[in-house]
Amino acid sequence: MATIYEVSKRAGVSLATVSRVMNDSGRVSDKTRAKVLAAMDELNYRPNFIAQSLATNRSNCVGVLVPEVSGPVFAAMLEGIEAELREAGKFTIFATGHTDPDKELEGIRFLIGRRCDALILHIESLDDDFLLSQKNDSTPFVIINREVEGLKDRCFTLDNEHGGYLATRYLVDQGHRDIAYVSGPTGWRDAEDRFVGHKRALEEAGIRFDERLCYTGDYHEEGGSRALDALLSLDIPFTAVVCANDEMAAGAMASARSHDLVLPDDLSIVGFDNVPLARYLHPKLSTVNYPVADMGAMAARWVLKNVYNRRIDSVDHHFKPTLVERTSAVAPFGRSADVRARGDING
Amino acid sequence: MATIYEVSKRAGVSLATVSRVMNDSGRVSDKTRAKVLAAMDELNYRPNFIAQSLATNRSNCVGVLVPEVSGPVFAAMLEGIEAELREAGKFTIFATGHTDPDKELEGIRFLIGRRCDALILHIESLDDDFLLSQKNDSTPFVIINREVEGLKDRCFTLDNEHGGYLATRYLVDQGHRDIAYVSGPTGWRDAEDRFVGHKRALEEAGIRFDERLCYTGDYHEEGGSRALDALLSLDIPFTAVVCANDEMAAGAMASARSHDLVLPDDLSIVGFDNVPLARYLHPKLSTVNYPVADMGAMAARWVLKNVYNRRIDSVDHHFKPTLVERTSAVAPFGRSADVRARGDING
DNA sequence: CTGTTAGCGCATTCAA
DNA sequence: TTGAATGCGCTAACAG
Repeated sequence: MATIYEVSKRAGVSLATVSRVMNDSGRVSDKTRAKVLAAMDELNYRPNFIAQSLATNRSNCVGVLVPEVSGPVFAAMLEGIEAELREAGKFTIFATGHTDPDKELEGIRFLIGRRCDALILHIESLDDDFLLSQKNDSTPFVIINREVEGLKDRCFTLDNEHGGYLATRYLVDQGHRDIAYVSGPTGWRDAEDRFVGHKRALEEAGIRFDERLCYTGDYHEEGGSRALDALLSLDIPFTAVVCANDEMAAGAMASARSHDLVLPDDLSIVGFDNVPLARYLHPKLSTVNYPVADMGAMAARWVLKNVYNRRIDSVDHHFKPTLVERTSAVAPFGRSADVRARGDING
Repeated sequence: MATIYEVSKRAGVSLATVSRVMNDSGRVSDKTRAKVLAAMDELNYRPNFIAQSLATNRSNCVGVLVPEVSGPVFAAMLEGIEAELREAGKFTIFATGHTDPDKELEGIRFLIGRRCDALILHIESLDDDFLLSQKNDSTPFVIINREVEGLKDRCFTLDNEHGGYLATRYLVDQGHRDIAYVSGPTGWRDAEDRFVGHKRALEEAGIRFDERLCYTGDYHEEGGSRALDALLSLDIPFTAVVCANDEMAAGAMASARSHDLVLPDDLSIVGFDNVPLARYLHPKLSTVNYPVADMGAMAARWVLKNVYNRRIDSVDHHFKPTLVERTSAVAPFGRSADVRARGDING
């Protein structure tokens, strides 16, 4: 492959001039520019990114740490990030953390060792103190889905509390009063926030919160199934259930059917995340949208702006979930719904 | 960050010696090695991959081109590749081709420009001739999901014909004789192979192939829905349908229900790919497994062996699909199934 | 506007 | 077994 040296020789100019037209830095006369461009073209010259990186001390790579790639939310996040970065000529490399503190740490070290210019992190196990301790390290980073005190300008978060509120409020508006809840794992911030939102919606509607109707799940399908099995065995009547993510909602649906419930008439179900799967379920799952691809893209824009000094208008850090109405939730027992808030529930 | 120069100074040896202990190339006395190691440790030294790459003309990156990341099969493929590569200390960067020849080409150029040491390609639009023309180019590549004459040792393929055969054979074994087929897009090799397998199973069972019962889909949910609408409007009775991928099967299910069919009693459905979604559908989708993560990992091993000269025992190029039995296909009209082949259909 | 020069951090001859 | 010298391809002062 041709090098800058060969181009300069062919164009009859110096290395520096070739470099200048490549990066259009500094003034170059149109005539020499044309000569250089022609030489590049004839030689089919491609700049060597590696050499550029070494000379500028910039790898033009940004590292992304996700728990896993094959989960629907993280795949969407990755896609959002890659699209934004690639348009700017930057590269995305990723590593997986598998919700394990050691692996997350190793992944971060791996990415830093690779001389990433910046990191976009979706961590689940490492704690805030670790993040704070890295704050002044050489590699800048941003965080998706966690708000860390003292690092707020680097955090990109969803208002999970509001999302939890929306889900339950939606059921309340349809006339449900006995609403079960399947939460995410204990100790996960997003899970707890969603749960808090649920309770607020209940309280606002004057419904007494019944702890027995709450089950702690694992964010996986199996957890949703187990949850419904447990809830149903309680003999406490309920007409609806909100699941803290769509996968658990899918599991809950399967379990409900194995208990001979007819969906959605016997039981209304609302999920959270709005992953592609939600549309495929039967009935189609009403859920809360988690705009994770947008959030990934926004994190990428932060990097572009703050690390690569690109001119980016504005960067949003806080995202609002919205309710996506489909067919998995209806009025209880066929009663007509209280529709007072319909149409502006997301407002 | 400390450089090799600082390490050498601290250890009181030359640059070359430090380099030798890093790569353990060449002989170094235990005593000096210990000194160097100690110095590295004290300085918390990490080699600069960029500089190494420039010096060795190896980026230690392998590029992966996928149609998209957020689709379930490609996410799984990426995950399989990344795990294998990372264990070997190599990096994965990816680009998306979106089933568009221009974008695929641009993605490949992007990856090559990034000085990837090798490419793993899942292309859908570029043709064999293009691939052949790249054969002797500087960047070695392998191909997933396509067999190219003259490039066979670089191709990793699934026996799609056999998969199509398995799906239909499974229905035949259960007693179905009127079996519709929803294929992938015309011109896609995997789609056509799967279709050929379907016809072979029919022929083997002495069932006359009826072209009217075949619909050309698009591998998306909508295509599956449209397919079933069209098929049902024909007034030609059929008791089962095989869909050339799971997403179309999901669409078909939805459409069947909107026509008031009870699943699986009124209509048996079999899919293809075995994506995570298949388990969530109701009834749970019986399908043909496409071991795409394994195939990705195997492609990565080929790269490790042939590009990085790692000692890898063997590399398989051909993968066999297997049938995954769930609950979406049953004997027609409740008739008891012909189970003669049960238990060894995959054999 | 253009050319010269000196590194970026490391691997790798070649001598010693 | 070790060290000195050279170059990977490019950018970035500094001169001119």
